[in-house]
Amino acid sequence: MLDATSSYKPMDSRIPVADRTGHRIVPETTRRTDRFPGTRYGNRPTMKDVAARAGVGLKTVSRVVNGEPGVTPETERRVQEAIEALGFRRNDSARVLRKGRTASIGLVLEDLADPFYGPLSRAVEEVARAHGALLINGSSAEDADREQELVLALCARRVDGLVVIPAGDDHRYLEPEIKAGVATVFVDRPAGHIDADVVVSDNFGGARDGVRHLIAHGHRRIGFIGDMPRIHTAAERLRGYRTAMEDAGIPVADAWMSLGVTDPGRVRRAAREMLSGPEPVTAIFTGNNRVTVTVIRVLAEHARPVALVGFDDIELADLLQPGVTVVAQDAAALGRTAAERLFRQLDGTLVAPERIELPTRLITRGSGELPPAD
Amino acid sequence: MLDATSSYKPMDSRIPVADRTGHRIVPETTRRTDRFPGTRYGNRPTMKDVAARAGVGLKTVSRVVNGEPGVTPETERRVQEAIEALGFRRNDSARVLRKGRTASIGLVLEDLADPFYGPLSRAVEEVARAHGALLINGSSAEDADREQELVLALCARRVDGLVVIPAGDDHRYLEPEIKAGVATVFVDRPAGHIDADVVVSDNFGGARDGVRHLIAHGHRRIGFIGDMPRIHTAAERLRGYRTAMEDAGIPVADAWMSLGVTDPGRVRRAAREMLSGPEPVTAIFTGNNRVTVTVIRVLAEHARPVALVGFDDIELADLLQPGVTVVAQDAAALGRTAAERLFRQLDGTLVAPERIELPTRLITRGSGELPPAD
DNA sequence: CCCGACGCTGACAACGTTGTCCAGGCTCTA
DNA sequence: TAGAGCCTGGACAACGTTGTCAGCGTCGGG
Repeated sequence: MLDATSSYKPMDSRIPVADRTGHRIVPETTRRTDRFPGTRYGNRPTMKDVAARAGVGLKTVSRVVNGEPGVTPETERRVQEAIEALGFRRNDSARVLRKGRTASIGLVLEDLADPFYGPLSRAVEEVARAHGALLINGSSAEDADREQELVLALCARRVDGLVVIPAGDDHRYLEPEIKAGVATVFVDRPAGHIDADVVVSDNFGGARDGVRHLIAHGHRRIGFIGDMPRIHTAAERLRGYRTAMEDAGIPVADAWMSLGVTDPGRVRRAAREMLSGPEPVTAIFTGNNRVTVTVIRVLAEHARPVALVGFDDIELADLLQPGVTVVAQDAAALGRTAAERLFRQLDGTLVAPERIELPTRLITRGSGELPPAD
Repeated sequence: MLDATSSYKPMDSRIPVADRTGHRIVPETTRRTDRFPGTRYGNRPTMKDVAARAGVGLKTVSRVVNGEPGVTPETERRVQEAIEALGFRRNDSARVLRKGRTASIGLVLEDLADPFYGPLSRAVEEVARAHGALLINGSSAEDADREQELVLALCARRVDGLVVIPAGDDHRYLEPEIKAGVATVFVDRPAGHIDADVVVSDNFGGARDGVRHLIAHGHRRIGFIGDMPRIHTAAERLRGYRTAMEDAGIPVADAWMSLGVTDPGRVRRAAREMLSGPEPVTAIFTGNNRVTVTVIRVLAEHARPVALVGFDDIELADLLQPGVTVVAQDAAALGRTAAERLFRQLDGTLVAPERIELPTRLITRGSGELPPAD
């Protein structure tokens, strides 16, 4: 058999990120496999084919397809017939090329599988749908290069707008795009070195209130386990923790704070360390949903009861013993607000970039109200 | 100010679904708002601009942008410089038009916010990324028309392939697309009236085993709460339940089965009814994660202990009292398998459509092992 | 009966990119 | 030094669609 392994050969839409400007476009390997030039996979019928079959002009088909006025019912019928017979479907690429708008927006987030981002992207999709746009999304996996790669690939697709949950902290690479008219809104975390719309939760205030809640219930040795401080939300929540402690006149021991990647292994170790030693913490404030879940597991096997307040709500939190007290942010509202702002940018009804902060809500369920046990 | 409310005017990519063939394309309202014909939002630089600025030919720019050989380092430098100076970004629409492949695949699922679909779409995205393709996705909200609308919009975008979690049960509308070369894989549920690749979990076997587990622990009055039986997975799981009961020689009372939408209200009522009356169930098998969560809430306020086995794993299930026994399916594996098959279709290494069934796994945690309490 | 208006249709260019093909200049060898 | 061959660069058409504009027929009014 000759050349049986013809392989999927997409146009390489990935733009390798090499230099700081983000404009280096040369792939490392040169592809010489284009063996079948011009051989498109299926030969789809075009408007020309439809026109020929219906015995009308090209433009008339276009008019029918787009519901433009000025076509006799009889002619329209013939065209519709031809369309159905041939299985014609308009090629939006050509359309976009001609019209300039793609009716699609891009969403770049950290991880589609994270329960926090599900409702968020759902909300973005709803708004997009209401505006007749499709949603293209990608996960950055918390990697700045990958974020840039994705964003630029989306720009190459000429999405009308972008909703970005930043992984990196420098978004100057987006300047030419924004100047070129790509609407852009950052969510959950602010953009870096660039003036753009931002929609975030009140991470600082939420964390502060959560820690205050623990202090109000008599705790003084309170631990904090959070994400890497280079992530803005993590830094803000840490600041909230510190502020609450300071306000209460409680000096914070280094051993009470643990910042880093939030994989279960590290978090588990961090929690155990805080809970042992000469001055164990009597309460823990956790910096996000993943951390909270892991810490709950650690506490479940811990002898003494330990108070817990977590940032982000988690499902079934109310059914655990004790119920988990959390600082909840409204993921759907974040997504909705961002997307609506995006479309207002596209409307032209928006002028100056703005920073919108959504409030958080303390939900008490028991774990945060445990008294200190020493 | 004149005409301040210029509005976002995407090309209307939605294809209204009106007749059964799915080819009716005329929108109901005719749009006459195209006030600024040809006014594209930002005037992005094109290869022509780059070429002019660099003092080279058009094709030379194309070569540089695509890393094709045959350009002097010096020339390449000049071109790169022009690219950066102008903020040029290749227009993929034009590229697609020329090349025929879009390097993007579509994913149509039910609800992005459902924790079951997060890992699934994440897995699809990973595979797509590995093949250099982007992921476009949309939620059908369990509505057949909306599914069709989405799928056809994606086809108009000329996605290379489709991963579909069917909401409807008739997919003949996809025939012309598939014939035209759009790779297609159905996941989680089989396609209707069409011969295509399908990747599903062993819903029947999983449910049967889960119910058997309850029977093995002494239960005879076992309730089943599931989704609408027109959803294939729901029907299969119900069949598993029935088979297990039959095999054990237990006659099933109608009052023990409740099928319908899985909103908390209905499920709560259904559970309460089963638990009251003259012959209350001593165990419940729940048909999916949403149902399980709701039933857990009901059982938490119920006097007698009731055994529970749920389809789909849920987070923190191990930390509840008692831990929740579940029949787990591997959402990520479903997505990965489907996506890989999709790209093998695109490779051409795949010939006949196939049905792949992934096993489920019974995870015992306590709730399924409670003895019947009467 | 003629003329203008209007409704319907189609020819054509343009959108930005890539594949083909050819020209010109260079190097290398005989 | 001439010819062959290679390397580099550019002109041009094509992808499928939509906007523009002009042509044709019909209809009503003067």
